Amino acid sequence: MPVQLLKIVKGKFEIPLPSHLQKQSLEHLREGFDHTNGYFQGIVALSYPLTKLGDGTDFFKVVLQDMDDFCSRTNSINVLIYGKMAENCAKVICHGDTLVVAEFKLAKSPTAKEDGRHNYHLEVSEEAGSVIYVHKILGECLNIFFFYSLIFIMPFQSVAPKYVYTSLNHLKDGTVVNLYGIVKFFKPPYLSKGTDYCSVVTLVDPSNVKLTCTLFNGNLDSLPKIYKVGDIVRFHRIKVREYNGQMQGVTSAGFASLTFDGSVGAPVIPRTSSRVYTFTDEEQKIIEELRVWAASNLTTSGPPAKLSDVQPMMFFDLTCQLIGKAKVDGSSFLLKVWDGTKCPYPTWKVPVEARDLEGDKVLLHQLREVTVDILVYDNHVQLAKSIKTGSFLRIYSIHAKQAYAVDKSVSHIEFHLHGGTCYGRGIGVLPESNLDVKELKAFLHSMDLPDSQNMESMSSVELDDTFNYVTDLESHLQRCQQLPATVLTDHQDLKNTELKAILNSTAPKHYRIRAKLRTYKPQKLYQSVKLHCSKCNSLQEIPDGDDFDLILQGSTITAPNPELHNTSWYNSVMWTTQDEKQRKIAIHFVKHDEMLQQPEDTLLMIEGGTLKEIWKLAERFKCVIPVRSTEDDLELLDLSAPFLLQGNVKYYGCKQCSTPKPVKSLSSIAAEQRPAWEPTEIAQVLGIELLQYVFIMKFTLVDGTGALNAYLFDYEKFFQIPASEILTNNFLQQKMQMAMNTLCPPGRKLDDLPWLECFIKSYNVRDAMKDRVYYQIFDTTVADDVV
DNA sequence: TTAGGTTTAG
Repeated sequence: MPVQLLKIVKGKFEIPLPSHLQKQSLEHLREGFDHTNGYFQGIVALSYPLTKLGDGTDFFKVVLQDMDDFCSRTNSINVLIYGKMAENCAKVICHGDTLVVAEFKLAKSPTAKEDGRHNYHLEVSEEAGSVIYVHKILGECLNIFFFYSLIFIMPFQSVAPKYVYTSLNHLKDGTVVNLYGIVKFFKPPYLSKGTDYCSVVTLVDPSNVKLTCTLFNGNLDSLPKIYKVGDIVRFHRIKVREYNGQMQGVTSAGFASLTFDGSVGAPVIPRTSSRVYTFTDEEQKIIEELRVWAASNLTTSGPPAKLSDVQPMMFFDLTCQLIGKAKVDGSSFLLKVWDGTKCPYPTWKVPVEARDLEGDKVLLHQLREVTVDILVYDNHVQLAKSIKTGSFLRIYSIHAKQAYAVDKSVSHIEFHLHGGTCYGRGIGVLPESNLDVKELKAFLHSMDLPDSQNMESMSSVELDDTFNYVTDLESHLQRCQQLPATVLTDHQDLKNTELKAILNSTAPKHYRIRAKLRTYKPQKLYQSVKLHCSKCNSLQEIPDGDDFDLILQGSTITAPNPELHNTSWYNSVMWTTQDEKQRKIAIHFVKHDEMLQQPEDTLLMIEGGTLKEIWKLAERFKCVIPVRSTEDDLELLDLSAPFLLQGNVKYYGCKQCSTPKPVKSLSSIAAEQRPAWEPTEIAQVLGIELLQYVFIMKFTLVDGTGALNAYLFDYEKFFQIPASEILTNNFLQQKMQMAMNTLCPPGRKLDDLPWLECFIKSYNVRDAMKDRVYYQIFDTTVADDVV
């Protein structure tokens, strides 16, 4: 095959190049060297359109850049591709791809003087026996600014699909196949009685057929990194055998796996022991389709249990952090863990010798009320012993056993991880990159405890100093009942007024109050975020992501206008997708001082992009503005779509109050000495009235003399959380939920609620019949140690 | 080779 797609694993080509081929550097590409078995490897820096020569032969030219010699001026070489190979390459090759060119002919480059490239060029064709290998990579590997936007959103494609995947209803005894499946059951890797680790995985796929696979490997990392039921795996080279009348999968030589989170909408990031992967659009699509199928066809287990959800006699999986460990006897071992919540039942403490207990003594003491003892048995002991304190774990199928005192008057819960691997019993160490770990860390961190990594390097005295103000959850809650949970940011000299007196007064007036939060609306906190126009004072819901998608799809009807490309203040690139839609995408990179900036400082405008592509660009670049072409300028899309994306935040304009201007108005910011690309400034020059994200909540406050409803209208001051970021940030959502739980702890009696100190102002609103008095909270913030 | 899903009984 003259053009072949390659994958690089651990820095080497997955399929080795023929052994007779020797890599040649640019300096050796000249007359006098033997190039018979040589190959040149470079990155596609430029490609020209496919053309036909005078005799009708197809011709395709690319410029390859030598990545081993990035500094010298002549570090690129022309590659001239002829005939069928030119046609094939033109279909496949994109900027940023790595090409390996073998069996080439070397000839003097007639254009070397003009283009400044190598004195020789490479000529390749099928007739000459040339071979081109194409390696497609994801963008982060490269630093050539101008191209990486192309690299990571170009659809990847293969000339001939290398792997064929068999669905689970078509498996045949004695074959070795590639397959995809959704994990229905699994045993985390454990040490078998032989020499290897073992993991048992049961898969299901849309054919509704199950397959149990028994996987062995001496290297733990080579087994699939499955963390929960519902994960999706891709197995390559798994052997199919019949066992007890059913098909069974077993590892064969060269077995390899990728594992993906199975939740719809989660990022599609493969987990594997390899460092570098190819990742095709096709694969991404398969994963997304399997996720959708699983969501509607498989039963889900619901949210994972926390210690606060534990009920007697249940078996459950726990995501937690290891705080301490101790040997108990020959067949059992103690793990002390926490997950930031408190078990509602008394739990046992396994007696161990103090000298046998490993872990930070101060921390163990501080967290004593919220850690639980898990006794692990038999085959789990060896793994348990090896885990470092501070690690994040998922312990599968823990038994919460109810045990009674001798006289049966009191009971407590014991946590056992029994011996054996039935029901997937086992322990998995989760990497720091795991989403559940990130969430747990953020949650634990929000409790004002030191980071686990710092903990280990701190002395006990230091540790005591850093957080002796918060010892555990109980005292945290007690503190909230004694001190006000909100504090005033101004007007400290004002005296408190009772609610009854406020209710009997006329508006408008300002008051300082001391009250308790009996209830609040909305209870679902994400419903409290709205968009506010400060000009017309209107409030609106945050538009749905689907609306944005529809507007984007609508905008692709207008093809980018090439006359608007490459102006004095932006550089443009355009290409057509290779799928059946043949979508045209144009990206305009705004320059500063006639130079392109680093991506993190760059504003770009995109035409014809999809939602996914725009998100990816927004992650990488400072600002993204979706636009479309008109005859004489680029223009913004409909204002139901965000007119600007920065990181996670989508900025919208008020439809009523905005008068959009041509996007060339942006060039005035680009010309500034240090363009900061602030949303307010961008909005202003584009004639957009920027909508601001705001929290709107209704607090029902009581103080023993009366009750009144006060509105909270807050951009970020009250919660010390920007309303613009709450919808896309789990950590901030947890932080806000914790703040509300402290202001108004669920299930508490009125006496047990914390006091709030607030400023409120009364104001009149005229409705159909008469003036009504409303109240709004102002100059108040949640106390520092609550958030 | 190992395990080959379906809870310990401490």
